[in-house]
Amino acid sequence: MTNNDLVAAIEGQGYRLTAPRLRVLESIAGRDTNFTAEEVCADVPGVGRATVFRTLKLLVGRGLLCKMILHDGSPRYSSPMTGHHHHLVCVSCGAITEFQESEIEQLLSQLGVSKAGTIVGHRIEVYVVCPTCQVRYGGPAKPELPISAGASS
Amino acid sequence: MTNNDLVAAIEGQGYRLTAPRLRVLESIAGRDTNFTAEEVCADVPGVGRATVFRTLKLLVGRGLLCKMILHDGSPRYSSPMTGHHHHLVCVSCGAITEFQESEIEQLLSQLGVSKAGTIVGHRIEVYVVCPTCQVRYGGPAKPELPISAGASS
DNA sequence: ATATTATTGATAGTTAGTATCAATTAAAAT
DNA sequence: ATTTTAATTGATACTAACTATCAATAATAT
Repeated sequence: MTNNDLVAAIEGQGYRLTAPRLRVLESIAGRDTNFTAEEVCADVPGVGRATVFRTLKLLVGRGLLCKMILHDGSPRYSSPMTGHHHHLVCVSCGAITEFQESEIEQLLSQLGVSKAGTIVGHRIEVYVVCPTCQVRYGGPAKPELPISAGASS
Repeated sequence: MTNNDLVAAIEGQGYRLTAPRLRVLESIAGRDTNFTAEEVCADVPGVGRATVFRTLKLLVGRGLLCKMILHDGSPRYSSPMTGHHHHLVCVSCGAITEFQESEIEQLLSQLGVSKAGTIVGHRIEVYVVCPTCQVRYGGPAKPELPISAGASS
């Protein structure tokens, strides 16, 4: 997602391409790993915090930015490479791999029909120790209390 | 999940069954909808906030309590009815339906093997408008900007 | 009974935002 | 080009959901 892509997506959608927004777009364009809102704030001195958060929210709403939730519950943003997708997030280094899995979507829509009405959204994050980190720390990680254990979501 | 179940799960695990913990356990036992940490705090006057949060975290870690994230990003707790499961959360009334979907687990583990190392956890929430709310608001909800749209997770 | 260790609660701090609102600025209308 | 209109901004204050610190207390082991 380049700066131009972002600019193009804002323009002509009823949104004004203002200087502060442009600063934010420039800051996030070209970031390759996940990042926090604070990092963006620090990168655009002079632009108000509220504007940064508003712009991030705008981009997320437009599908131009992903907001995900790490294993520990903290939020991160990342620029999407592909269309609708989910994330594999390395809990060690934070590296993100995107994946599509149409089968999951199909399973979910079956669920909605059979059980609980109309699906309006979903959230899927998969937490991993990536191959690089496995090597670094000697062998595969042994999860002690994985989110998938017990009864948690 | 009754109070006794919770007590039993704490006892004999190296954890002390103290009076403040018991107050928290009593407060969450028997709750039928999802709830916030603040609601528990309000329900156990005299018990410190930190202790409430610590106890909730302890229970989540032990798999005795679910912590999930609503469509808008805010956290909620719920007492699990079943073992490992995921949630269908009504974005209108907050009602929670649990579901198991072993196929999803299988798909995810295939993913891990093929792409990104060892899966240490995952988070899956499905947001719905439940049948009751569909009736209440006249027909199925039309999502304007569903989380599943665009590129968000 | 004493020692050890876990636990508590008060307090302060953190993170990730949102609400308010007067001032500004962009875009549209004239 | 100027005015009007409406979106946007940023300062400030506020909120939610926690976490860190640490002296005091309580539970368990010896």
